[in-house]
Amino acid sequence: MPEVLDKSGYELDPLERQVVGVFVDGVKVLGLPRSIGEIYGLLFISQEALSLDDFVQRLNMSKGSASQGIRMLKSLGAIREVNGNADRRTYYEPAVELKRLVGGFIREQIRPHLDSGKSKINLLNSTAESLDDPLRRKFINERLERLESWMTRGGRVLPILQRLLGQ
Amino acid sequence: MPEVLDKSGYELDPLERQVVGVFVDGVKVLGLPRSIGEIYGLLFISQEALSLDDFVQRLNMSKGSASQGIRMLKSLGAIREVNGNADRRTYYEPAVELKRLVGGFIREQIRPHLDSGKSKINLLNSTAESLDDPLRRKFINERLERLESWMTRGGRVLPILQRLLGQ
DNA sequence: TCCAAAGTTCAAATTAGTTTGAACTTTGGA
DNA sequence: TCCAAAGTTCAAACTAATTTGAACTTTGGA
Repeated sequence: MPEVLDKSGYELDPLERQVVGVFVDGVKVLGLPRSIGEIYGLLFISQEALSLDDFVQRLNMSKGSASQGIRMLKSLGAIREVNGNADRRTYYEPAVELKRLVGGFIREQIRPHLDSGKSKINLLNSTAESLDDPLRRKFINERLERLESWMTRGGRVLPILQRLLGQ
Repeated sequence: MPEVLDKSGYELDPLERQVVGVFVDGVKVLGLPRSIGEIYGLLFISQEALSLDDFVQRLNMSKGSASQGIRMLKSLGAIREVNGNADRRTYYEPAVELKRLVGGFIREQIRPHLDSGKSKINLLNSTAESLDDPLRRKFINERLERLESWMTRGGRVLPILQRLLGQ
């Protein structure tokens, strides 16, 4: 047990632990790794911006995880760099507007899947063309149309969703 | 290589394989296991209702997986039992209305997390009460209120989402 | 009533996904 | 220019999640 701690303390206090836990569970639901929830959660209840080193020390995670977690959170638009610091490391603060968080998630995690799904359906349409049995082909075409309509409707709903969650 | 196949065939044909692949990817995005996508996908391009044995044979999966997959798909309202069959096994057909599928997913996979999240936040509110520093307490309370508002908005958006995807 | 077929259960095996850590690259200040 | 601190990369280690399969329970018909 260390006798001297730096002013931020290494261990999380009970409140911090609880909040981090909430975010860890939250990101799991979204299919994101625990480290993402830990980093974002710690930022969410911190009053000061934090650096990679803070995540490593206070969350007991490797530099590798912290680095990858920061990269993903940046790409999601869930954290932003804070400039004008004394030392040379990069500090981060959380984006706390739901609209922005949802927007980033849609852009990075949902849109790409919808897009790749659309191209797979195009492929399927050609495969279906070469079916011999016309009744089978009719059935398959109906199903593929339905699948396409699911994707189309999904794509249309996303911006509405984002708008509804905004403000 | 077997010389004689039963009339349904053991292997999937190329079209079936492609469709199953689309659904496997699809359910992965939703955080559901691959077997769910395989079963639902096969049902989706099948013109006849299928039984557990069909899933086992045509998808090369264990009875255990098929059984568990069927249970989950039923709980999601994504498949339904078809009655009036010659033999004594249970046959299934897919629900293909997006509204129903989305509704089941929300009910089974999203609502429970929102609910448990709400109760965790209540716990957090009590923890925050016991903070000594009033400035810290003020900050934490603001953040917890924000977290609560995220959940509230999420809960409100779900039925709208379902309605928008309906018909 | 009995039994074989159908379906379920769950611990162990497997597979998929995440984290680590050591080697590497980049960067800002002396 | 140089170098130590900062940050990145990615193969290997680890952890979490899914699937298997064998033992079990249930069920419908002879």
